[in-house]
Order: sequence, then C-alpha cells, then structure tokens
Amino acid sequence: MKRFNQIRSMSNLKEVAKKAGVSVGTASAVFNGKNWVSNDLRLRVLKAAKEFNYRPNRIARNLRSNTTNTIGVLVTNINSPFFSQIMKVLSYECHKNGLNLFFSDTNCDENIIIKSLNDFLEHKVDGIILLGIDTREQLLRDILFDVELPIISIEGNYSIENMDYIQADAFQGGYIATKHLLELGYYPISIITGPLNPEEKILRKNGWGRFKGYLKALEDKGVVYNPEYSYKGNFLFDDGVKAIEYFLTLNPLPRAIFASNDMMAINAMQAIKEKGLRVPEDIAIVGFDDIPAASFISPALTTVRLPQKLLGNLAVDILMSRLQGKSAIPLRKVLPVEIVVRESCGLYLGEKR
Amino acid sequence: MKRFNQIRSMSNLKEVAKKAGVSVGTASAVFNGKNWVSNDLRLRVLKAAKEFNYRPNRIARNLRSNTTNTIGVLVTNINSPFFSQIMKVLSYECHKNGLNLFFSDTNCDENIIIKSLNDFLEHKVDGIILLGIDTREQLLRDILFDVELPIISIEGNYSIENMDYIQADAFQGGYIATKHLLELGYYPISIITGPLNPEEKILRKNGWGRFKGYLKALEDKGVVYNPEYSYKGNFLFDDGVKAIEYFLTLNPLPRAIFASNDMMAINAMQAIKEKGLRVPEDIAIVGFDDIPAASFISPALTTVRLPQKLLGNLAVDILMSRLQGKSAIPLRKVLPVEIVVRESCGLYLGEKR
DNA sequence: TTATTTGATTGAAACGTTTCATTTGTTATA
DNA sequence: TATAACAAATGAAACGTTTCAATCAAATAA
Repeated sequence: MKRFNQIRSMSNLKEVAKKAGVSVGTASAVFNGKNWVSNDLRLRVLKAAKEFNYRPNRIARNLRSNTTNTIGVLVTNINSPFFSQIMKVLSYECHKNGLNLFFSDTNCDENIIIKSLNDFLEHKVDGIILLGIDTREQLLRDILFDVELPIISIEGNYSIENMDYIQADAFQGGYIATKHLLELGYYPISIITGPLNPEEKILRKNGWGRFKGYLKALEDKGVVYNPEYSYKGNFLFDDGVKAIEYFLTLNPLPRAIFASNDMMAINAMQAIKEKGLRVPEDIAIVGFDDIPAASFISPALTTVRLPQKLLGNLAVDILMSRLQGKSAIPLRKVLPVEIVVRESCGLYLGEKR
Repeated sequence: MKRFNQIRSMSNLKEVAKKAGVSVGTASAVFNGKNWVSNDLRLRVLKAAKEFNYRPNRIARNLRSNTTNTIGVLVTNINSPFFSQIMKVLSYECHKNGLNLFFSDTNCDENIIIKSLNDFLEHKVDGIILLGIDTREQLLRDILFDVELPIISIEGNYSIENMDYIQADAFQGGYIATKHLLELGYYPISIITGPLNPEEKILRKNGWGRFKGYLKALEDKGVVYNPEYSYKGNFLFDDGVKAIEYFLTLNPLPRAIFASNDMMAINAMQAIKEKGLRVPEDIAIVGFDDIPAASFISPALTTVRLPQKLLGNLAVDILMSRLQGKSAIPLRKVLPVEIVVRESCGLYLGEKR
C-alpha cells in the first residue's frame, strides 16, 4: 500500500533555502532565531518554508547539535491516582520548558525498567525522571554508572552519586498518622505495611519510612510495638481485605489501623464493613496518600496528604537547573506532609488518653 | 560544572569497529542482526562493544534509516482513572512491540494539542495515538492534512480520511443504562450530559452518543423526553453537585439519574446524601465508565463498563498492522459495552412497570 | 584614497549511523 | 584450468540538520 511509506518529510532545509535563494546556513539561522539574518532574507525563508509546509527534522538537528530537549520519564504505575497526578504535572511543566517526554510504565517489572532506561539513553534524552521507582539500587547502578545526565527520582530515594531525589516525608507521615490515632485514644493500633524488598528482607523505601514513623509514634507515647499487629501489604488494592482477615484472628482486635496507602485503607474499610463491623466505631482507620477517592467514600478517609503538585513542579525545576548547569551538589529534598482529618477515625477518646 | 557536559556517548561504531579490526559496516551489521557476519567477527565486535560500553545512537540510526520505532501518544487527561488504565496498556503493548512512546497530556488545551502533535511530527514518530482527544476536527486537519502516518484515535471519532478510530459504544451504553432504570420502573429519569462543543453548540462526541442512547431508550419505552430533566455537565467531578442542585428545583423530583460518567455520578451521589436523601431509595443513579471507585463507594455504583483493556490492545494491534503496511482501509471500530449492576439503582419496581 | 572594522552571508564539514554497490576470497561447475 | 556462483566484508555516500571559519559588502577610520 502506498499510504504510509512516504514518512520522510516532503521538504527539507536545502529545498527551502534554494527556493528562498539563500544558503542552507542562513535558512537554518532563521529557524534558530539567530539575530544576524536580515529581515529581507528572513521573510523570504519563512515564505518558502510555508510554501513547502516545511517542518524541521528534529532527528537531524539532535544528531548535529548533540542535545534533544527530550527527557525520559519512568513511572512505576501510571494507573495509580497518586502517580498519574504527578505525571500530569510533569507533562505540563515540561511542555512549558520546551521539553518532550519519553514515557514508560514499568509495572514494577525489572526487565521493563532495564529496557526502558536503555532506550532512553540510546535516544539521547537530556535527562531522566524516575517516578515512584522502587527497585534494587544495583540494577540502576548497572545501567547508569557511566551516564552523565541529570537524573531525578521522585518518591524513591537512592544513594547513587549524582542522582537527585525528592520525596514526601514518609517518616513524618507515618508518625502523624499514628499519633493521630494514639491521641484519639485508640489501642491497639495495627499497621498494614508496604512491600518487602525481596533481597534485603526489609521494607522497601517508602513503606519503610512510614513504618518507622509508626514505630516512633508508638514509642513516644510509651506504647510497646507488637509485631503481631502488623501485616505486610503490597500497596495493592486487595491487600486491604487480606489484612483484615488476618487482623480478625487477633485477640484483642485492633482498635485502629494505619494503612500505608489509601488503596489498602479503602479496601480494608470495605472488608471491615462486610464483616459487620463499623468504621470508626469498631475499628478506626487512617490512610496515606490522599487519593481522590479518599474524600468521597463513606466514611470519608482520614489520611496523610502528600504534596503531589509540588513534587512534580520541583522535579522539573531541579531538572531544568541541572540542564542549565547550575549547582553540582545532588539535591535530596524531603517535603513535609499533612494529615487530612475526615471521618474514618471518628472522635473516640478511650481509656488510653 | 563538569557533570553534565559530556552528553555525547563515549564510544561510537567507528571506534568499536576499529578496536575489533572490522569495517563500520560490519559492526553495524552485527547490531542489526544481519545474518551474513561470520561468527568470528561477530564475537570480536561484541567484545569490543562491551569493552567500550558501547550504546547505539538511535538518533543517528533514525536519521539514516528513516524510521524511529517511536510513536506519540496524546492523552486528554492522564489523571483520569479511565485513561490512565488505557495508557498503561498502551505502554505495555508498545514495549512488547519494540516501540517507544512520546507522551503528552493536553489538559484539553488546544495550544498544547497543536504543539504536541507538531513535536511528534518533528520527531518523526512512526505513528500517533490519540487518547480521548475531543477537539475541533478542523484543528486536527490543519496539522495532519499532509502527514502520512498511521493515526489511531481511541474514544474520539473523527471523520478524517486515513484516521482509524476505536471506541466503546456510547450509544449502546446510554441506551442500556437508561433501559435499566426504566425497567426498574423509575420515572422521571434525569440525565447529566457531557460537555457541549463550543462551536457547534451540540454535545461533544462521546457525550453525544450517551445522550442519544438515553433518548432512544426513553422513546422505545414510550416515555417522552423532557429537556428540563437534563443538565449539561463537563465530565468533571463537581458537575455532580451542580446537577443535583438544579434537579432539586424540579417538580416532581427525578426518581433516577443517568450520569454520563462515573465521576459526576459519584459526586452526585454525595450531593444527594448531603441533601438528606437516600440512594437508591429516593433517587437511583447509574454511571458510565466503571472506574475503580465505582465499586468501593457506598452504595456501590451501577454503571456501564467500557472495555478499556481491549481498547488499548486493539489500538496497538491496529497500529502495528498499519506500520507493517497491512490493509489500507481506515478502521472504525465500535466495541460493545456492558452494564454492571451494583447497588445504586436498587430494585425498585414502581408503577411505570 | 586606503586600510580597518563591522555585519551579513556562505559553504563545507561534522554528527553516528545504515545502506548498497563493490571488492575479496572461497567453493562449485563446466 | 577457467569460469561462474556464492558468501563475507568493505568503504563511501547519504540522511537533514548545525556550526564555524571564511568570504563578501558596506561602513568607518585614518
């Protein structure tokens, strides 16, 4: 078929220049806003370009000029409301700064991470943003060890030299969430954690901070931590039911639950209700992330709000200043979070108070 | 600072070839899987490449070979659970087919649409996928009139020559949703529509189909359509409250509502409850899309489920066959939808039955 | 007038690949 | 033995830009 084989653009600078009666260099200068082209020639070039419906070939330009105005974004799960919100900000901010985006959703698959990063590099992206990528540090090192690009990780902190990261304060979040429950007098308080790192047998990055915050809050109130009251989740929706099923085997039942993200919290709430218990009268629950659904389920979920928009904005800001060669010290920023009190924790003020 | 100025890769084919003692052409052949290279040379080349940590330069390759294995995806709103789900599928399927993705979120901004499409074209993408793009047809024509690329539109049907589209059956969806309400005996039945097209003063594409389905269902049951019982929404969350506020001025009140998407439906449900009314006892409600939240709010939302995964899969399938030059007839596919009965319409069997 | 500076424009090299006509070497055929 | 056929490898052109040293023309200074 004839339809799609004429991919090569109909016209190029050479033709445009010829039509306008100028040299290729001059034509190029026009499109690059060089100020030394006379108005006469400039207009002739633009006219010829319009006539030929000329479209600059970025491939050729990139090859010669050794910069692509392109960055690669690797995201852990675009279907998460938390990340898709940030992605939207990234797209918009990059657009404002004249950057185009390569995109890949890893779905937590190591092979996709590897392939996508290599693709980004082969495409000579000017920078890379990792969004929520939580993987083995060594894997990233293996790929990135010799690349000299700005790399910004959002919500995923690695101690890789030259890599910036920004993240919400998971520890503080875990702390205030748990403190909120403690101050309302709830006891015992369970936790649904994030996933374990398969290798190191410890909680993975973000889950880890949330868990530590939980522990510290307990400690500060003089409550001893009972590992039986923690359930390992995977940040996935149906970890909520699973956790509840486990918690219901405990005696005494947990009086409140801190879920390490909203999806699990919401699912847990459902499960609690299905078991004939009430939220918060029988079991209070606090989440983490403040996804949109948190506000419109019933009871509305009390949760920890992360500064999503700020994370996105800051990532691009940092990236831009890296690209402009400002500042050499890798930036590690931890942004404060806040608790959003809604209905799911009620106002119970029990004996512990 | 020194950190980021050595973007150009350390090694290139020429160096690798030299190290391996072969010609550049041979080295190139090795990386392109040409079968005529002797095993001896192949190994030498690979060894040299590894030694230099060689990474092919796709820019150069693309320029010469006139194909980029890259496609552009333009999405209306990545933060919508409906589109982000499809986006995830697109990313995965493209990865499987060796395609890289350029990404841009338009946020319904015409300027971003224009800029992004032009960027895609300047980057010489091999194809374009429009995801939920609902804009003036002329705008697309102006940009795409001379490009000969496969372009697939998901959930946004244009009668542009050579453009494929696939979409869920909006008409059928509106029809079965309304029919469901009618069969349960509800009357009168309100509708919250999608947005109007500012120019043509008619409903925009998808909203239009849903509305037509609603009308047809009424007609088939012999119910006369009363325009007072329709409210123009914008597919946005808080159109729900606004609609309810309007509907509550009506007499009699609507006994059921068909909301043209789940976001508005969920928001409307909230508003109904806040007004002290019950769902479905006082007002029943049916949504459209089946976003995740539909299943976990209370009462769970009865809604029309669209085949998201299929839409994504099919889009890439079509794209791939276009790229391989199969079939010249533009494909216009409309996929069936199904109703998911949950709680929000109850089992009322009123007089109308 | 001549030399110098300035500003506008040119032309060709370069970017790192792929492609393809050509060359070289080997094996089969007559 | 000479020739044809085949396989393996080469080398240079080409892709469409940007870049930059060189050129040319005009304006200014001496």
